[in-house]
Amino acid sequence: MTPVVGRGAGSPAPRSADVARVAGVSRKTVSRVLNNEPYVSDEVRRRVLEAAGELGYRLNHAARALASGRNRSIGVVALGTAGYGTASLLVGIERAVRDAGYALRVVNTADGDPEGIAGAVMSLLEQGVDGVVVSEPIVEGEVSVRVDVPVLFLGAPPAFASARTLTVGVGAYALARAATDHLLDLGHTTVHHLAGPRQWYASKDRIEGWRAALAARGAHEPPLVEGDWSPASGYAAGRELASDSSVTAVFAAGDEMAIGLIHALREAGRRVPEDISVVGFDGNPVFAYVTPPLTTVRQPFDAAAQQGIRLLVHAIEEPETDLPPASEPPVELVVRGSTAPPPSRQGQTARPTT
Amino acid sequence: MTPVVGRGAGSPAPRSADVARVAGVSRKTVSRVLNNEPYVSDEVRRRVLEAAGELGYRLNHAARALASGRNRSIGVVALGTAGYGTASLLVGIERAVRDAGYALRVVNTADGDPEGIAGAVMSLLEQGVDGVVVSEPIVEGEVSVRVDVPVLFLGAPPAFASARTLTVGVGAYALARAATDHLLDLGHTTVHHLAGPRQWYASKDRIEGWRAALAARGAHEPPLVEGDWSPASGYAAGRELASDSSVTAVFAAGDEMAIGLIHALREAGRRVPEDISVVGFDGNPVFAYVTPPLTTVRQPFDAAAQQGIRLLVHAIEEPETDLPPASEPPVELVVRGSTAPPPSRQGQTARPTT
DNA sequence: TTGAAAGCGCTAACAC
DNA sequence: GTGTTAGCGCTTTCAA
Repeated sequence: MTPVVGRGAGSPAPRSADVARVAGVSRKTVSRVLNNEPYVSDEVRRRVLEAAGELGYRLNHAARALASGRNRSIGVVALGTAGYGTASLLVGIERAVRDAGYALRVVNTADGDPEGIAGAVMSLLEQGVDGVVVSEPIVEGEVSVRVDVPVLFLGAPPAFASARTLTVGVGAYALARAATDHLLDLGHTTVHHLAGPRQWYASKDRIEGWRAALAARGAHEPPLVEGDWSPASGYAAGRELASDSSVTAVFAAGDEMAIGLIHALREAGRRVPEDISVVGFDGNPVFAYVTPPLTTVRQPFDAAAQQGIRLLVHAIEEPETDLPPASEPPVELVVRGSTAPPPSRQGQTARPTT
Repeated sequence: MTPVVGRGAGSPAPRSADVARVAGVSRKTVSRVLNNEPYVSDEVRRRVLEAAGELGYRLNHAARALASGRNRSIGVVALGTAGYGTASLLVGIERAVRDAGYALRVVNTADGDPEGIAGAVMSLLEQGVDGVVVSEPIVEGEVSVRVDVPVLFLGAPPAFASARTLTVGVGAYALARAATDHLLDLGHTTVHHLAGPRQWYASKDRIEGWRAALAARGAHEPPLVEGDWSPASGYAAGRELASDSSVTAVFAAGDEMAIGLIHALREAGRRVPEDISVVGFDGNPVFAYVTPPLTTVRQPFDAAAQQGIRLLVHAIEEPETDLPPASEPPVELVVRGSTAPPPSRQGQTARPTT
């Protein structure tokens, strides 16, 4: 066993008064040192730190929060599913929050009912968070909570009233356009879209980007197919689409749906990408290793989380001054093996964008 | 816009004293009602609840924690990666913690250095959590922190000293055995193992299960190949293994590594499962839709999280009484298309287990 | 069944 | 630079 640091379970936890006594200073001075406040001599600072170390002193956040009214904690309403996207975003958020010197409280909502979001926010507020993050996957639906701390909506427009509301997108619209344009550039007459559930903001952005890309080329807009993000729903959509011989290109709103889709297509005897091209959405690296490797667009989860938290912390700490509007992260198209020119133009050169 | 509930930003937040005044009772009585304590008449209880509702009162957790010494919160040390496994476990933990009426604080550690774990636990302790969960993916290495709250190790043996230590496994050993046995049952002479990083407990359990299965059949134990959980590392291992014509079966310690592995194998002209069978580990449903569909074992993330949190909460709330030891969850082998009898026995019936 | 007073451990405001 | 005093909003005695 390793030598352990810290007091045994017997003696009571040391308080700041104990540190003060040992260091021969007042409680306030200890507080100053612990909070990195100015106007403390280096000598005293050193003594206090040493005393704290000796005693195994640990600051009591609850007491600090009560006295100061600030918690240095941020709450996040996440989605109760374990997808690559959600998880990546959460990891990014955690990192950014930690780097900013805040603690993270997490509450999940079941597959995004508005009730759940309201309840989740309430519970976060009770916990005294200084700010709230509502992460991308959020349903449409009005929520009746009024919160008095800043709220960051990551990847979705504000869903409820708040004193200060921030929004940071992941650039889904531009990504969807890029995905669709890629297919169009390859020479496909039009592109079908396998969308996420209608109620999700995440779906809407992608639909709009797809639609805009089509419109810009004067391409016909085929009817939308709707999935629920799961590979199974992609598979179901694929069975449907496979029977329509006019389909040569599909843009799926999620990598996993794209995988299910491709599977159904191939089962039905349609080759990918020779007969039908498929583009996914997310950028999970594992799909570079399936057959065919999936062409996709990469969502800038980390960049979005970082930027969003920076804004949120700014709103918490300096409510007065404004921060410049968030810059959209670059669009990243990852071309792999699931896309090719349509059968009619096989072997020809792709038509370049203007 | 929807009608909003709650006070505006103008007036100060109501305190329990305000509720007491409106309800015409003492502060202590309000406290009793809010904590569901006995000895309050139904009439008074109703009045208090009504007053709280009217005022939009929200209990202050920091004050409660300070006064009572209990936080009703649990901290989890998670891994800073966004894999399916980690994310599933975290979601399961969140749900279980929430169901138990606790709040969740999350701290990630960078790819699992002991320093990071110690720091993460410290920061959780400062936040005043009543219990800590160190989730499965944890490195070997002694950590010198002494904590005075119960600690749950999910999927790994204790990594440091604590007043009360709990351990709940995900049954990785049994799952690894089942995966290996499945391959052996199919008639393979032996099974290669693509392991996770040596320092991870998660890797060790799987290695031991694999080893035990081999030993039980008197099968030769081929040298271990080591990856880092990533599909890229699986791919690298696959290129290596493909050149060895004696390899007919591989058990990979993670689904993603298995996918990379299969890709390399097929690129090298080895068919899966005809020439080489591959079994993964985790159970991510999306891999049912790749070619070939991946045979794998499902990790019981939810069950483990639920059971673990139940134990932890018990340890927090009733330190005296013991809970019966946790029961191992059932082993679930998901047989899909990536496994078959070895080339030499193709077309024959698989040898059944005793 | 209810209430009054005394803190929980820290920071804020002001003095020195 | 440093110390003093007074709470933050709740729960805990203990008394009624």
